[in-house]
Amino acid sequence: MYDFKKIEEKWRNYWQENNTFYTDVWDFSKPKFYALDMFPYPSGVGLHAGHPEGYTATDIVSRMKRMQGYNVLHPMGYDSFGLPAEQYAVTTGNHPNGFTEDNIKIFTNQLKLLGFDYDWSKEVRTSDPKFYKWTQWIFKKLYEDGYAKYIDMPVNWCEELGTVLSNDEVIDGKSERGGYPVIRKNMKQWVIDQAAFAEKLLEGLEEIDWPESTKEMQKNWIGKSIGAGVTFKIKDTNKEFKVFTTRADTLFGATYCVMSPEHELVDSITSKDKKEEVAAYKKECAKKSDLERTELNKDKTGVFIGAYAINPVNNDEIPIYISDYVLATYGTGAIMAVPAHDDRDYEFAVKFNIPIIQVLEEEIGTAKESEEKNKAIVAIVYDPKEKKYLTIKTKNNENVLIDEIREENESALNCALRSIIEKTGYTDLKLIEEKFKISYHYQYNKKNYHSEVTPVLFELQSEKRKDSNKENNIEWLSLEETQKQLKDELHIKSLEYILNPNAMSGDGTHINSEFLNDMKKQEAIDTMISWLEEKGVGSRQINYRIREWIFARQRYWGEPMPIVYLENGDIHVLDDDELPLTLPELEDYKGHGGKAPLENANDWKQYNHNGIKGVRETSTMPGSAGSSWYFLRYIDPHNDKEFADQKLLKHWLPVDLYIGGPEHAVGHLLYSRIWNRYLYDKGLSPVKEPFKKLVHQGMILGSNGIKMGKRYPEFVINPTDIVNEYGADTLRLYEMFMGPLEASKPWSDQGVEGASKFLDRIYRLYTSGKIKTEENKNLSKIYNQTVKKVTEDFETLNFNTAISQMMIFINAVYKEEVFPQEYAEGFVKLLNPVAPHITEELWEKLGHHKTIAFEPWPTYDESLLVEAEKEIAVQVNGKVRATIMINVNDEEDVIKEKALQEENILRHTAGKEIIKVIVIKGKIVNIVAK
RNA sequence: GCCUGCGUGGUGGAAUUGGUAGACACGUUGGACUCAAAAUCCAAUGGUACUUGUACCGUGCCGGUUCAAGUCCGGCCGCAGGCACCA
Repeated sequence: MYDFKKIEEKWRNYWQENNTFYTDVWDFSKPKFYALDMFPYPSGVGLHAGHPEGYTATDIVSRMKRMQGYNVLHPMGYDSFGLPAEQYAVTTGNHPNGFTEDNIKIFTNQLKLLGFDYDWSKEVRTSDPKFYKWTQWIFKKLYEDGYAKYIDMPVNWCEELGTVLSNDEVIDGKSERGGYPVIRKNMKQWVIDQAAFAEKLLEGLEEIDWPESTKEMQKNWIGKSIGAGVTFKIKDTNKEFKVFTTRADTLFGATYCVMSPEHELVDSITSKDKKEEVAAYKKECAKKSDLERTELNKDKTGVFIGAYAINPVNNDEIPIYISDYVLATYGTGAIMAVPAHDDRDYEFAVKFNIPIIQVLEEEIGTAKESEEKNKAIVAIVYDPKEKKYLTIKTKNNENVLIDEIREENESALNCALRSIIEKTGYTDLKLIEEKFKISYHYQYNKKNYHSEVTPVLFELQSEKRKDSNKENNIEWLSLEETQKQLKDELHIKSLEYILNPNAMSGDGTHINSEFLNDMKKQEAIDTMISWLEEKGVGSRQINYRIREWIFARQRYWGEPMPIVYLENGDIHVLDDDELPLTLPELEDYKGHGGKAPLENANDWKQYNHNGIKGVRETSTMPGSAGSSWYFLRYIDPHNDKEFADQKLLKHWLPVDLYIGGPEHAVGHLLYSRIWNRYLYDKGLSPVKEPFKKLVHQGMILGSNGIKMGKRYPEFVINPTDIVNEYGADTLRLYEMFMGPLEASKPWSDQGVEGASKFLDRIYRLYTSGKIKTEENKNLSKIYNQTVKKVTEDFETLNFNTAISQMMIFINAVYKEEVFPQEYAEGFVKLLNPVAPHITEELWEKLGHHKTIAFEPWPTYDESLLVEAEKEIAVQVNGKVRATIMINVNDEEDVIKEKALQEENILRHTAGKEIIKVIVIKGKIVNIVAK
């Protein structure tokens, strides 16, 4: 085994002493490449197995780009504000800075052991005042431009952590860290208005090369919905309220309204006799934490408040309810409810016995000219004892449900009963429900009909029958059998309606809707909105789900807010020359009674500047503040005049490749886009989108296939152990060879062995004396193929297949006596990005005295990739029966002839007629024979 | 429930744009070297059958398009991640 310890240490020192990877950011003579890793939080436990994966990927690309002549920026730093350091401070009474620095040292040493080409002179730390000065400065700008605000709002409050949390820090009503319960509470809060950027953020997604799933997540998070605001007057008052709806077309089906319990009008419009009930319900809701609200959402609750709204389209008086299924924080906090066409409203209406008016009919078949109209039913009879459905067997041996055309003035119910008795004889039936009508177009005896069909459900009460000679054609089937047997679309749809306790929320044709009748959904929406605008009772409106980003935490270890509350009640933001506002040392780092720890800093809190007195804000910024812009600072990390020089930003942005875990899909990656977009709008960032290409590395699982973690400590892999046992090159090679970068994949100790063996094999080959300054034609094709494949695969981040190609090449070289110097050098360059230490050593052994890092990337000769002769497959009826050697220039008929002469082909075509011979040049021959 | 992605040997995974499924690696088996072992090198390795060359089967399941489907289309099943009363 080669002495990886000695070699790796030698080259680690070489790179450090020679400043090999220092990037001169002012050198604009070469094209730039900015490769970025998501910087880690320096926790006490050091790197885990997943870190080297993403970091090696960017390292490979940045090393290749450097060799291809780019000026590469590949920096690293630390997201060093955070909870573990805070807890350390609370328990020991020491300032968290020392703890943080110790951890950073451990991290840095581990990262250096792995041989990454980071330019450490560019390192940033979010907890460094020189860095957070500019975090505060950007916040200040956001405040001055009205994007950062101090408002009263409901927040996610976590009692155990003693702080407010943002939505993405709350999972299932529990805190992301620690899993403590989170409740809603009204508090005065510093927030950033994210919704103001919603449209720009959505537009930006169009132009970036990101995983589709991440873009989709951000889209959902932003949650744009286009609809209408509609004003409802309240009966017997001069008050009115507005609702938001995406289904303005269903206004004629609105049979009640719902306000959230927190709606400002509720108290003033509740009727006297309902006051008590309403107050009780409101109290109940206020008590509920978010957890309870989501856990109990199965069952709808609410109360009628005794007031009525006037539906603006038909002046109908409809009752107003309050219910916690309407959220105070979305839209206007009030809705119009259309139970026929909204699942939630349907559930509520059924429970509270509110009328359901259908205003759209689903369409089966297509409308034809001169249709005759009629009404009909589909009757479904269910036997609850046997759990079976009644069907009729037709002459064609098909099972159908009972259908019937209604006579004039006959109700659906009567028609259904009549038909069941006539066709089956059963008489003891109980009506369960009539479901939504279906618009059915059909042809019968060459005439076109348009039928309005009502599905009706009955339960069989007893076996009583009027007439039993129908015995032969009826059949009781289980639900599964019924669904399998039914062929008629109308019957299938009718059964589906009856089975599902849902509203009809799809598209259809309008009914019961005056001027909207016969229109489809979208046309009706547009028509209705125009109508509302004309009458002045509504307008087109867009809503976003994205809320304010709560930008303050009641914690110590974060950026202090540059905010002072003055004696006169004004808010003062610190002047530029007062920044950075640094954290004071404290006696006591614990917040008491939900107060921020900085409340304990009595001297620091008091503000007195040029005779102006006030008290400082004691909350600090959230963890994601610094990480929202750190990638800008790397470009010019020591600048104390501005957050980065504009000329440098212009040259280096956007980030060309950003790799990090998918867990940041909506948090960090959205916040960063917001901050950058804000700076772009102000002319302080040159690009709309900061990260041109984003890739998420998959998780590395334990060898048991389960996520590494505290649950199965025996399966946790520490990368430093692997480096000690096998070397950094082996670890890097193995992690890149495991599988596709984005996939989650289990660790395998034997896989590591394999990677180690491959490097050994290479080392032996290079020290075997086979390398000669001679040619070896046997290797020219495979060498050129390898250069091409590796280059392309590195570019597209398919490292596993690049490595497999390198293995194929080495296997081929082992079979040869002569390994030409030229190829040996080229191969070392190809391998260098993956295994930088051993390749530097081999490069030296090949007679070079300078680092390989800037050597030109190997090129390949396209003409050497194609061979004169090629083996292709010959198929008979799609099955491979032989392979033949062909000349690349062979004409089709030559190939055809060759194929037809093959012994095995003759055997398979014997006695058959050859119908067609398909020859795909250079690929395959397929003979169709019968 | 909705959105996104994924289902290929004993294992991790390859497979161009529809054109010889299983590259490469691990594991296993056999051989060489060795007093022996390790390491290394060589060979075999999807399943079944026999005569060792060939046949049949084979990319979650069912169906379709095509000369040809892991790949495209329709319908299921399963797994992973995300969202979840957003009107």
